[in-house]
Amino acid sequence: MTDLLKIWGERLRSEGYRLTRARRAILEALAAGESHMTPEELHRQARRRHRSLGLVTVYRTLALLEKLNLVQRVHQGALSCHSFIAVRLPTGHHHHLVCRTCGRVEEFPDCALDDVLRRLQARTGFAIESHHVEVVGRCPECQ
Amino acid sequence: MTDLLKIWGERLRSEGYRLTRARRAILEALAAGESHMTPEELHRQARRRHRSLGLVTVYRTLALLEKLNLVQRVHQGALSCHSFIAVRLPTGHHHHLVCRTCGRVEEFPDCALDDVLRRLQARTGFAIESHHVEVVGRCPECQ
DNA sequence: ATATTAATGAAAAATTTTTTCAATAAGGCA
DNA sequence: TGCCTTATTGAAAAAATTTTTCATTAATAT
Repeated sequence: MTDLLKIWGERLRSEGYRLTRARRAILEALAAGESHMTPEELHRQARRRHRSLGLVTVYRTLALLEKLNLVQRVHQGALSCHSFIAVRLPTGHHHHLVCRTCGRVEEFPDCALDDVLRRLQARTGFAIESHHVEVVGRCPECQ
Repeated sequence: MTDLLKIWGERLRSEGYRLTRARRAILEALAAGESHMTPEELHRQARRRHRSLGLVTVYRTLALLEKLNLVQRVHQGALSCHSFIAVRLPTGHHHHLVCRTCGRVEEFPDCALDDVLRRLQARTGFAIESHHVEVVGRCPECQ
C-alpha cells in the first residue's frame, strides 16, 4: 500500500500538481480502503490523518484523481453512483467485482471482453470507444 | 412505441398501481425518447403532454419504474449517473450501447458475457448475482 | 530563506433530491 | 352512472449534495 502512495505521489508531481498534506491524507485513506467510499465517508477517514481537512478538498481531490485515473467511480444500479475506489491494477483496463454485503471491491482484467465488443461493433456500426463493466455478488467471506 | 405504452400500462395495473395522467405523460416521454434523460429533462418533455406535472412526480415515477425494471439508469464514467432510458428489449438481460455524441442508446443482449462471468466466479469465489455493462462510442450517423 | 503561485478551508450559493401534507382523481363497486 | 376509498399528486419546505468565491496558507523552485 505504501507503494501505491509513492506511485501516486510521483504521478501527481509529474503532472505538475503539488503533493500537499490534504492530498496525502486522502490518498492514504483511499489506499487503505477495501471498499468504495462516498466523498463524505472518505472525508471522515482522511480526517483521522489531517484533522482540519475540508470536505471541499475531498471533492476537488477526487475530481483530480479521477482525471488522472487513480480512482474510479463504483456504480451499481441505482446506488453508489458517487462512491470511489482506488485503482490498483496499474496496467491496462480493468473492471470491478463488488461485494453486495461488505462493499469490498476486487479488480479484474479485461480479458475476453474484447471479443464481445468487436462483434458488437461490427453488428451495430458504432465506433466503440470505451466501456464500463461492473459485477455485483457476494465475496467468499460474506456468503 | 404505442405498444410499449400499452404493455407498461398493463404492468403497472397488474402490480396494483394506478395509471394516472401524470404517469402516462412520463411513460410517453420515455417511450418517445431516443436518448437518456435526467429527471429534469424528462420533466420538461412530459410537461408537453401534461402541463401541471410536478418534478416530484417524475422522481417518484422513475423510482417506481426502476423498481419494475421498465427503465434503467445510464452510467458512463463520471457522467450521466442520473439519466434514465426506457427498457425496450422485453426478454432477458441486456445492456446499453450509448452514442457519446447524440446520446442515442441501443440495447444489446447479454450473449457471450456469461462465459466471462462464469470464469470470474470460479476464479474469485464470489457468488455473482448481477452485472452491469455499458459501452460508449459513436453511432453511425455521428461518425 | 524567499518568492511565486497552486491549493486550502470557510462560508455562501447553487443544485439536486426527499419529505410533508392537504387536495385530487383513479378505479372498484353499488 | 355516481359514489367511496385510498393511492397519487403538486406545492412548499426541508434535507442533502455539490460547486463557487475568496482571503489565507503552504508547497516547491530558486
